[in-house]
Amino acid sequence: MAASLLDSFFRKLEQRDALTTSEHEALRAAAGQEADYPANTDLVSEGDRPEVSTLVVSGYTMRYRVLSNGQRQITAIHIPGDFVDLHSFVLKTMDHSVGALSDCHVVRFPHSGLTEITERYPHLTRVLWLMTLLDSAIHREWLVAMGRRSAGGQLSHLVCELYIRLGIVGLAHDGSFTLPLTQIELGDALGLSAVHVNRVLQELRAENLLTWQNQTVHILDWPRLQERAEFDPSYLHLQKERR
Amino acid sequence: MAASLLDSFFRKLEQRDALTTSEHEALRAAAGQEADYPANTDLVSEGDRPEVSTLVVSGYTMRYRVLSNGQRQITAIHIPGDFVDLHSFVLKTMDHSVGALSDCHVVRFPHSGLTEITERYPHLTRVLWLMTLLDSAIHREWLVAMGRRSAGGQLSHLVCELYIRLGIVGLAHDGSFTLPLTQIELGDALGLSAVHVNRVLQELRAENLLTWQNQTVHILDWPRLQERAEFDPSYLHLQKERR
DNA sequence: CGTAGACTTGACGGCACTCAAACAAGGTGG
DNA sequence: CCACCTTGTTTGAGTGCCGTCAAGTCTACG
Repeated sequence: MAASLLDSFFRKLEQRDALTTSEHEALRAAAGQEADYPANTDLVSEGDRPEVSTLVVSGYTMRYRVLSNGQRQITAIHIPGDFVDLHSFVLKTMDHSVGALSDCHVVRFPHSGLTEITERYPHLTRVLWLMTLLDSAIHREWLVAMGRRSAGGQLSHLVCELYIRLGIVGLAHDGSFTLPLTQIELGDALGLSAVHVNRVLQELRAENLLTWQNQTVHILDWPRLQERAEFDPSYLHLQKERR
Repeated sequence: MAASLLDSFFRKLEQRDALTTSEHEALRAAAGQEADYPANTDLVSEGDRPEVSTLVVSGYTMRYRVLSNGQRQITAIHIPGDFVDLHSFVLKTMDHSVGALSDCHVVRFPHSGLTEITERYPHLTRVLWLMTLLDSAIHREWLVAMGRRSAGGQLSHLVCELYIRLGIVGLAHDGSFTLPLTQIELGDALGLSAVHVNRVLQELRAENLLTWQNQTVHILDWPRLQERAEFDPSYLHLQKERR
C-alpha cells in the first residue's frame, strides 16, 4: 500500500511532539477531499474566505502578494506536509494568495472538523497552533535575511532552510533535493531581481558550495554553506517537546 | 479607579471577536505578576525557555535578532495590548530576543494558566491563536515592504500600520502618536542604514506627509500617505468575526 | 525546425551603504 | 552657571551592490 496521505504531515508533527493514537485518528477523520493543482495555478486567492484548510501532500507551493505595479513578493515556500492556509481557519479572510510552484496534490480539512478538534483535543490544538507558529518563525528569519544579510548569504540561507525542512519529510538526501523554482521566482522570494539572482548563484557555484540545475540542488559543502549563510536551525524548533 | 491592566488587550480582542463574560474572567484569572522594564533592557532573550508569556500594558517593545557581525534586525514592534511572546507558550524556546524601546509595564501570564484555558475554553483558545496569527500577518507585510517597496514606501507603510494599531488601543489621535524609536532603531526595523533613514524621513517631510520630532509623529496628509505606502489594512483583520 | 521559456551576459545608472565630520540637545559635574 | 560629555540627528563625499534594459544562448517541446 502506498504511503498514507498524511505521512509527511505526521513526520513534521512527530519531529516536534508525540501524538497519541486517538489524536492521529482525529486528524485522519478531519481530512476531507483530495485535489490536484497544476503548476502556476492558485490554490487560494487573496480575499477568499475558505471553509477548508489545505495540506500539501506532494508538490511545492508558495504564498505571495502582488503590488499594484506588478511586482510580486513571495512570503513563504511550502513543501509536502505543510498546511498552506491553516491560519485561514482562525483569520477567516486570506490576506495573500497561495500558488502552486509545481503540480501539487493536496488534501482539504473542513474548518468544521478543525473546530471540533479544538473543542475535544486541546493538546492536538496546541500542536496545530505550533504548525502556524513555525511559519511565523520562518517569516522572521526571512526578515532577518532580507534586511541584514548579503544577497549571497540570503540565498545560501534559503537553501540551508529548505534542505533541513525537506529532510524531515524525506525529500532531501545526501545534500540533494528538488526545487522547482525559476530564477524569477527565486528573486521574488528573496526580494531581488532575476538578473542578480543569476549572478549570485554563479558566485555560490564558483565557491564550490552548490550546484543548481534542472530544478535540482546539490549541496557540495554543507559546513561551508552553513557558514556562508550563518545558518542556525534553532528557529525551526526541531526538538521534541511536550506542548 | 484606573483603567484595568488588560484594557488595551481587551480592546484589541473585541476589535476582532466578541468574548463572553466568563472568557473575560478566565483571562483575568490567568494574569499573574506585573513587572517594569526600563528602556533598552531585554524582557526575554534568545534561547530562553519562559514559563510565562508577557503582555505589554504600557510602553513600546520590539522583537529582534543580532547577527555575528553585530548587525541587528528588528522583526516586530509591539505596543500596549500586544503579547510579545505568546508564541513561547507553544514553541517553548525563544528564537529571538524581546527588548524594551521605552520604559514598559507588563503583566505575565503563566503558561500553566494558558494551558488551562486551552483545556476549558476552546473559543478563547482560538482567539489567542488569532493574536499570534496577527503577528504573523504583520511579518508577511513587512516582508513585502522590505522586498518590493522603495525605502520611502516602506517607511510610510510602517507609519500607517502603527497609526492604525495604536488607534485601536486609543494611543493615536488626530493623526498623531508617540513613537520612541531612534533613527538607528528605525533603520534596524526597515533593514536600512540610519543615514538613509534620515534622508528618507526628510523626503517625507518635504512632501508634507508627516512630521517626526521628539518621538512624536504627526501625519499631515493621511490619504496621500496611504497612497505613498500603498497601504491596505486588510492584513490587520479589523473585522469582527465569530472565530 | 521553429518557437517559447529560462538562463546568461554586458552596459549603465541609481539607490542605499560606509566613512567622516558637524550640529543639536539633554544631562552631569565642577 | 557653564564647560563637558553623551546620544541622536544631519550633511557631505565617495563607493558599491543591485536594478533596469537589452541582447544573446540554451533547452524543451511541438
